[in-house]
Amino acid sequence: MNRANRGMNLTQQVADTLGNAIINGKYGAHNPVPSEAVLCEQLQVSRSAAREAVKSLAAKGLITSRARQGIRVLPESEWNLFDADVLRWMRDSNPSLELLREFTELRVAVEPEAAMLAAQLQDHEKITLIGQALDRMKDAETGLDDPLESDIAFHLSILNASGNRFFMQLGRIIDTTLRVSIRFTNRRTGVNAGVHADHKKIYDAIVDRQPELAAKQASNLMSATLSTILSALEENSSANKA
Amino acid sequence: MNRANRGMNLTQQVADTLGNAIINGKYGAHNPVPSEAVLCEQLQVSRSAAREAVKSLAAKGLITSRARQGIRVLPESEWNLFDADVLRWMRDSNPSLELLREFTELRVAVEPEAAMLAAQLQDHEKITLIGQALDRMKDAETGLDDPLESDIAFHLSILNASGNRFFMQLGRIIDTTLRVSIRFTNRRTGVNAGVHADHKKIYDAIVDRQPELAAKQASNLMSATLSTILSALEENSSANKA
DNA sequence: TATATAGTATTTATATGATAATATCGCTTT
DNA sequence: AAAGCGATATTATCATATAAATACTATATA
Repeated sequence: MNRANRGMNLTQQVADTLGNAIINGKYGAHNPVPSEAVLCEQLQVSRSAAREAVKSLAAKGLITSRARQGIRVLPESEWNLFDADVLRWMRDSNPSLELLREFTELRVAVEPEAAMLAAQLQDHEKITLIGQALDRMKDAETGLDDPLESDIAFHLSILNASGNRFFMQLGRIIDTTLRVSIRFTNRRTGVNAGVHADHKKIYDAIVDRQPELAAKQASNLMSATLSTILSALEENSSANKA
Repeated sequence: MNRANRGMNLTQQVADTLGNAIINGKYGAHNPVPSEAVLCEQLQVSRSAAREAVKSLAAKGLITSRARQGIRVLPESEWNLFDADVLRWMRDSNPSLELLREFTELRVAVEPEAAMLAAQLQDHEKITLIGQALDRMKDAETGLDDPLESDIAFHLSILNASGNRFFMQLGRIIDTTLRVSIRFTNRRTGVNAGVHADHKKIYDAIVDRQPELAAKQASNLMSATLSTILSALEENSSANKA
């Protein structure tokens, strides 16, 4: 089962194993998932554990499980991309630029709106947290803090300051994927002083109660990120043609 | 258990019953959810059914379930608003304008971006579907089609034409909530000829390959919707003060 | 009195076996 | 060839038992 076993209970371990296998394409239309009974034998767990794992994956949209039909892998369009596990499995097993692009398109839409709402709402407590994340980014420039974690903290703090529950929840998913995205973007463009400065523009606009400007600054930042990804995709496709 | 029983299996019925009860506030910090054993008795189901329902609700972020601790209701901030069930329960039990506002803020962010991508991608098959939904909206003006369903179909078809998997998946959630939102907005502003015309502007921009314009038109439409909700919220709060 | 420690009880986690419901397949009948 | 029917495999549900985790309690110790 290749269990990582880090605090996960048996059901979660089984779900993790199966989920990874499905997303890797080990099971699919032509290679159906074995029946519950067979799964128990293969993974050496009880039916309870196997069943609960199967239910879990069904809830995530990966499979259906019906009597006499067995366990069927659903088409990828049914997979719930807003589930942190699904996203993590996809991220790890199939780290495609394509998924990263689509994800960034979502951020292009969401983050400027969140910055705008934060500037309108003026929740000082939460705006303070944005400032603290920004300070961490500055420290990261001189190696005093982690550039990845501080960058993530900044973006999440803006979503949290929006006061919008949907945006806040997107934060969790964004967290999962940012850990790949930022690493990728920084590798391509280099971590330089500009990063902190660009983020500061957003923070300043929020503090100055300028919603439109905050949205604009966030939009600029996200567009730049998207451009980086798009040009990488261009390179890949031209490389494939050659 | 008050089971609707419409095609749902036992586990789903239990989850539905419990989910509704939790969101209605029947269980909470001071009224913890009974232990699995008690739930079995109360709902007259086996331990398996109760357990799988509990697992399901835990996956949705409503509860945690740990040994000796029992089943605890999590704070509302943990509830997964991107789960169709959770959203439906909240919508039905607590149809607050506040939630509708936050949801519309999400749409304000997402739908213009989706329209822009649709105009860029030019997937003719999917753009045709937008046109068909628009035709249905026109029919709805003369009573030949359902205004609610056609309106929903239009917005979903744009998300689908974006080619972005995250936007497409948001469609499902939007579907759930639009069934309240559109009814509310139409009740306030009246269903008039302007509705079809405003939607057509988006469609035309997509067909004409004008991404910026498509985004702008979608933004106008969504902003108007949000304004309607915001003014209703104003009225409520001033009515409460009086 | 305060704090640490071991023990106890409660609850979920996992395992096992049995029965019910149901979708699929093949056979029969018309 | 189509429709109906029964056999069969598989999940759904139930029932029960044991293990593991953990909050609470009582006791001992400083």
